[in-house]
Amino acid sequence: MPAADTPADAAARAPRPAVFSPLYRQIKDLLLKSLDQGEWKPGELIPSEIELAMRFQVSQGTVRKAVDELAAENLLVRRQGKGTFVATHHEPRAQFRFLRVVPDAGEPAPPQSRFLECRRLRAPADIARQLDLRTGDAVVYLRRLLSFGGDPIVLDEIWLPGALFKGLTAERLAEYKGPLYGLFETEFGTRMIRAEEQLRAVGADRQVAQLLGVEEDSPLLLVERVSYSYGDRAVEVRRGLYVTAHYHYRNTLS
Amino acid sequence: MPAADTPADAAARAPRPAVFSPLYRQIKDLLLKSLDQGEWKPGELIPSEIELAMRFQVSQGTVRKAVDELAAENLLVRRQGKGTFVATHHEPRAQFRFLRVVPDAGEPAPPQSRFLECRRLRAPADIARQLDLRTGDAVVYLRRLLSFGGDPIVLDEIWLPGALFKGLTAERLAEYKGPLYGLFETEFGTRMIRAEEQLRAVGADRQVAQLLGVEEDSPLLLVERVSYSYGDRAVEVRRGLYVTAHYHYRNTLS
DNA sequence: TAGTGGTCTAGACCACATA
DNA sequence: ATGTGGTCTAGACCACTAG
Repeated sequence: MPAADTPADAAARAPRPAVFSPLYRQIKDLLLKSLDQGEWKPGELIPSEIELAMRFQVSQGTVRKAVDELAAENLLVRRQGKGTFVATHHEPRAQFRFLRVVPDAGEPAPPQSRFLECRRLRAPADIARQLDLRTGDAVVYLRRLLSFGGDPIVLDEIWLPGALFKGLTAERLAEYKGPLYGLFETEFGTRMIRAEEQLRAVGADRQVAQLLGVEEDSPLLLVERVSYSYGDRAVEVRRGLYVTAHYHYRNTLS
Repeated sequence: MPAADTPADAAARAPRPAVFSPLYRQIKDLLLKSLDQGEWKPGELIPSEIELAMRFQVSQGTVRKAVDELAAENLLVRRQGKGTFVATHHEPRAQFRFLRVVPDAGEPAPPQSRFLECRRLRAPADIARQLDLRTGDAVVYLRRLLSFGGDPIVLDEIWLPGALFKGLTAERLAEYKGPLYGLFETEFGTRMIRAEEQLRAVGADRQVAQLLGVEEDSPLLLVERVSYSYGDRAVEVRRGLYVTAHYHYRNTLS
C-alpha cells in the first residue's frame, strides 16, 4: 500500500507553477479557508500544531510558519501552554484596535454609544460601489453618537450590506453592550479584519454641530472607512465626524 | 583545549533571568547595536546569515529569526540571492513610507518642497520635552511648503536637536533633491525608523491661509509627529497643516 | 558555478497552563 | 504528568543573483 499523498509530494510532482508558492503559504490559505467557512469561530481554539501537521501531512515547522503569519495579521492569537485561538473583537486586547480616538490628556476610557437611527434603505451609488453592490441593493443604515465621559466626540454613519445583516434592529443595538464589531461577528458571522481609512478636515454643518455640541463651521476630522472581512470582501462603509478639541486620532508610522 | 564559549553555553550556565530572553532576541539586540553604532550604514550590505551565525556562535536559524524581526520592522531589507541590506530612505520603496497624503483621484505624484525658513533657536518648553532636551537647548527650526503639481498642500514646521544637525543650512536644503529623511540619514547619520502622530482638525489662521492659498478659518488637518531613531530616541518634532479639499491622509487598520 | 536568502524537515529541549 | 506553543539546532534542498 502506497503512503498517503502529501502536499509536499504533490508539490514535487506538479509542473513548475508560474509563480512559486511555498508549502507554508498553501497551508495558510487552507487555514484561511477554514476560518472563512466558519470551521473555527471567533474565540474558539483551533487544532494544535501537531494535529494540523498530521492533517495537512507536513512538518510542524511548516504549520508553524503559516500560523505565525496569520497571528501577525491578527487573525489568530497564540497562547503559550493553551493553544491557538481565532481572534475576536470581544477580547479586551482587540477591543479598540479600530478605534483610534484618545484624549489629549489622561487615560483612554471606553466610549458610550447612542444610536440615533437604524433603517434599511437602497444603496446610493457611491456606497454601493464601495461595498461591491449594485445601486439600489438593500443596505442597513446606522447613525450613532460616541461619547467619552458624557461628551459627544464622534458622530458615525454606517452602511452595511443588507443581505449580511438581516436581523439588525434598533432594539438589538440599544441593548447590546460592547464593541459593534463584536456584535457583528457573533450575531451575523461577519468578522472585520482590516480597514482602509481616508482622513480629512471639514466644517460642521448645522445639524452635525448641534449633535456634537460645537459651533457651526467648527473644524471636524472626517474619517471615511471601508472595512473588509476574509478574502478582502468589503462589508462596511463608515463615515465618522470627530470633535478634536480635546481628543485626537493617533497613528503610528513604522 | 576547550571549545569556544558560545552564547548558548553562556545562557545555559547563567542563572535563570527574571525575564526569559530567547537567544534570537539577544542576537537581534546585538544587530541593533551594530546598526545604531553605524557598523553598517543605510543601503549597505550586512554580513550573510552564515557569517553572522559564526560570529555569534549560534545556528543560522537563530540568526534568521533575529533578522526576520528586523526586516519586519523595516530596519533591514532582505533580497534573495543578494543578501540583507540596511534599509534606507533613499530607495523608492521606502521613499514615501512616512508621507500619507494622496490625491482623492489619480496617481500619487512626488511632491515639490520649498523651504521658507531655516534657523537655529532655543527650544520652547513643549518641543524640548518631546525631544528629551532641556528648555533653551539649541534646536534647528525649519518651515517648508509641500506642493503637488503646483498646488500647495502641506505646510510643515520641523524642530530638530541642534546637537545632531550642526551643518544644516537653508542652502543645503534648497539644493537637495529627494526625501528629507534621506538627507538626514546620509548627511547627519540620523535615521528615522518610527513615528507617532496625532491628528486633529483646526481652522487656518491668516498667515497659514495665505501660504496655502485657502480662505481664513478653512478647516485644515493638523498632523503632529514625533519621530524616533534607534533605541526610541526622539529626534524630530513635526507639525504639519494639510489642505484636504482634493487630497487626504490615508491609513490602514489591521 | 558559487554564494545568498528561502523552504522544509526532524528532533531535542524549554516555558507555560492545566489537571 | 501531560499537552500546548516557543526556542534552538543541523542538514538537505530550492530559488535567485551575479560573475
